[in-house]
Amino acid sequence: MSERITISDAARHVDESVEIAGWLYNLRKSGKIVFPIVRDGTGLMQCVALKNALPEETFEALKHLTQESSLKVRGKIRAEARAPGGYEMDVEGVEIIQKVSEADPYPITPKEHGVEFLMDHRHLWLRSQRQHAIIRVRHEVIRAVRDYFDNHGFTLVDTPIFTPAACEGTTTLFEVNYFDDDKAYLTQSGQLYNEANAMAFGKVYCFGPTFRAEKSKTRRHLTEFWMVEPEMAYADLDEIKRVAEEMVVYVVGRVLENRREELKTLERDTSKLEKVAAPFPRMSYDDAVKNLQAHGSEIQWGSDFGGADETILTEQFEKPIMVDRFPTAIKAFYMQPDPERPEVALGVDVLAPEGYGEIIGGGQRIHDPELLLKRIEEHHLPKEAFDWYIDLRKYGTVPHGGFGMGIERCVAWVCGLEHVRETIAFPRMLYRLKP
RNA sequence: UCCUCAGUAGCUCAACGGUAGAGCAUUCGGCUGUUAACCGAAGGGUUGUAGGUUCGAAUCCUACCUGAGGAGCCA
Repeated sequence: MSERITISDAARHVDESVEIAGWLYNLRKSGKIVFPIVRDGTGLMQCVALKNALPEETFEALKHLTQESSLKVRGKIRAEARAPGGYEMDVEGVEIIQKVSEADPYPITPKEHGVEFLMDHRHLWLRSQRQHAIIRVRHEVIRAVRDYFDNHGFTLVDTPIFTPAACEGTTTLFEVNYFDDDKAYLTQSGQLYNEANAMAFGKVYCFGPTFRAEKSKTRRHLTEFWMVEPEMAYADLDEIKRVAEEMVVYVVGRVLENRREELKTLERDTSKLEKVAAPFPRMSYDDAVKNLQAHGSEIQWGSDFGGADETILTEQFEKPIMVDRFPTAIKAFYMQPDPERPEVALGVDVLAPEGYGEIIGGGQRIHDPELLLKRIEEHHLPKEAFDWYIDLRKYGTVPHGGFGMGIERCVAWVCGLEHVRETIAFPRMLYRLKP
């Protein structure tokens, strides 16, 4: 019996008779020779089956096999320049697990398909090379993020998905029933809980799904997306910016190091990623507004950037840029005002280059109990819902802060994608909940 | 919620108001080195839905449905 190997390991089994188990990716035939291409999740293997080297029924079965049929192939591995992966298998035997019916063939052919069709078949689309590459880059991004924080003294403390109250405006939260007529909401950020965790552990991070019921229908929005959020006690804005910068550089470096093949499959221009090094350009909101106006934007001081504004700003640089000190009025209630200019807040956004926009938002949180209470009132928030949050400022309050990075936007940028919908296996979007 | 565009074969798309077509996929046949193989043949259609204009509608008009891109919205 032949040893079972994965296709990615083929190089170590040259001239051996082995078995691979997978699915038929494509089949080309030319009379008395057929070339089944098998995928097993780790790579593609071009097999070669000759009519006069195999039993009649084996050859005929292979010749008529349909796309995505499951099968095991036994054969000898050989280095072959003409084969897609550089190695080829001379078929000695085949076991067909399931032949896909000709009456209902695999719908995703090697030709072009539209967005709607592919999204309806997302559960099958994941089998194609491009999607495979994206998901593997995503995996590397997530691993790198975790490694970065794990290696820099952060403790992983995950925050709840169900939350009892709306922290900032109920319109963007998904409401769910929570026993006996109570309402709960799906979290849109772990930040408030992160602050409690930071007061307990010093430096913490959480990583999990977040939910936003915004009716946004753009290439940058999902209703369910994954976010990593570090939070640090005794950290000021400069420290928060330094950590964000260092983490982004590390993550991009790890993808370049370990996912070259995938980036090549995606036809990503890696020279653009090679330029992602510290220090990132830093710019105040004030200067950003002046810059935008000089480039023809209608933006006025006091309003947030539009999508076009982000593009104008980021196209001037080859690296991500950090914009800080936004007007306090357009930021969340907990954002620490600049002591020297209370009209601006000590927050920072990191904008990815090439028009990918905001991938990180964060800043310093209010640590003064009086100011926090004032802000809760000004924002007409229910004080009783924030009792525990206010407690954090009563028992040994310290300056602190952190940020959140959206994984899907980060992956879309690293992969150079048109839309974030491809960066997660089963995207949840406005008007799309299936499959 | 608003704006723009689009819905024709399983898929990607053609078809000036006048006989609905091609490539891929599927089936059959041919080919011993194919690279989204190639060559030949076959099957495959209530043109998103409902109305309207017209001798005649895939094509023009109205409404609705679905999708896409964008705006608004969005630590």
